[in-house]
Amino acid sequence: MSDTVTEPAPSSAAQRQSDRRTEILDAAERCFARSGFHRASMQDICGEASMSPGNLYRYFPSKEALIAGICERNRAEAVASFAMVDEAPNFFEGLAGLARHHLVDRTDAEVGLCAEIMAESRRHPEIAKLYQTIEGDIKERIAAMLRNGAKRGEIRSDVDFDAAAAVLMVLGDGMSWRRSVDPQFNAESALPLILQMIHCLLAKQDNKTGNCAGTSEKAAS
Amino acid sequence: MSDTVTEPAPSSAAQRQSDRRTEILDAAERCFARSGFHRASMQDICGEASMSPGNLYRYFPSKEALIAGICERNRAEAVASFAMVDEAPNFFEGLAGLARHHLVDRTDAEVGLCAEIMAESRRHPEIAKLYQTIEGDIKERIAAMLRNGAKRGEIRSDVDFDAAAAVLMVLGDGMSWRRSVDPQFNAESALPLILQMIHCLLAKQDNKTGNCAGTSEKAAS
DNA sequence: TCTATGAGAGTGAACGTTCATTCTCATTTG
DNA sequence: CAAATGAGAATGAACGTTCACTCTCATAGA
Repeated sequence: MSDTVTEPAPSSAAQRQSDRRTEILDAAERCFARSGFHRASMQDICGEASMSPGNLYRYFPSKEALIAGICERNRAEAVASFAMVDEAPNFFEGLAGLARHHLVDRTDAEVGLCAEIMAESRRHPEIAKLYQTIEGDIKERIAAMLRNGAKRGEIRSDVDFDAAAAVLMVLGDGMSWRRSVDPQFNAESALPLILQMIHCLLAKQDNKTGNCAGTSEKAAS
Repeated sequence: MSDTVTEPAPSSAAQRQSDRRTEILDAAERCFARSGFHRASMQDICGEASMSPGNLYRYFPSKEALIAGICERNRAEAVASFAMVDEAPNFFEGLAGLARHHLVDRTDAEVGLCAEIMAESRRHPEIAKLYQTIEGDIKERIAAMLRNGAKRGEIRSDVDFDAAAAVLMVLGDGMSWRRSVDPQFNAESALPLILQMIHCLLAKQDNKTGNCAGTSEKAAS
């Protein structure tokens, strides 16, 4: 706007705006995780962000935009977490790390927030579209990860990679929801069995001895 | 109540009442599946049931009671579906039938309704309690099914049956949510892979040749 | 240096709507 | 007639959103 003259604080304003937005999203995340999307009122979020409604609406045009913003942040974080797979010594350890990170290490609040977004995407078409784009992206990355693992000879190459990616997402969603809904569910102790099943689905059979069952302790790592 | 005298139409009144209740629950199911629990208003449900609000409240004291009623019906249906397992020729075919019935044959509306109930149980403590009771019951039945399969020598007997039951519920929830949330997900084509994984987890290793991967077409049935 | 100006961050009461629930009254049934 | 069954307008609370206004503070003019 006023860039004809010198720029005393050019990014400062934009930075302030961006900081404020993340502060608001943080507050909204806390409220949504605590009470769910429908029961968390804008007043609650305003209180959590120490801000008046009018001012909050200067940063986000609607409640829906808050979820959309949170979705985008989660997407960025999820995408980043795929980097760890490339650093792992082999396919299965990379997958195990990814699974642990997403399904065990996350706090209940984070997992609950994901559940909330999933549930919400069943209602709001806008959210649904955004969510499906993100999930499609993630599924594509998983499939690529599988193809890569096959190319490097670490997993079978005669599987339908897209179908396998879908199955992995089934497992992820299932674990998340069980955590969200069943207080007795222990993700930590379920993970080894899950990894064992995945190993069985994807590992190359070394036709003589290698039965999938034998790898359970390994997979638990 | 009035059983001191003869019973000219003893069940008639109670029967009418009960019929009306199921009609209302049917209507509510349709509305909840279509719009979700929060967006389906009592007015909508009244319209769907061709009934006035005042009258509907004579049969159910609150909106929450409607979900509770639907939960109970679902529980009854789920419990009944376990009967088919006993009629199956062996454990894995019984499990496959159960899985197909719950995860493939169900309509989108039925699956969506389950998703709705799960999401709702995250908010309403009353619903959460009811839901957890039901899920605990189902998990117990699955564990019993596993123990029975082991006793008959059809599956391994050195697995933690409760943990395995939890994993099976993870798979069920995951499939349901993927169906609810991802229009591209095809439960029909994912099921064989799922069953293959389960087979690998539970089948007795016939120490020489039997690798789980070989059973994929069988398990697909 | 001191005041005037203006932009935009921030406020919180108020609005219009939606919704679950209740109240009042009519109709049917036994 | 009395009780059960039904209809539908009314109620009151809660919510997302808006609006008229204030506060803060950097720069411009004197």
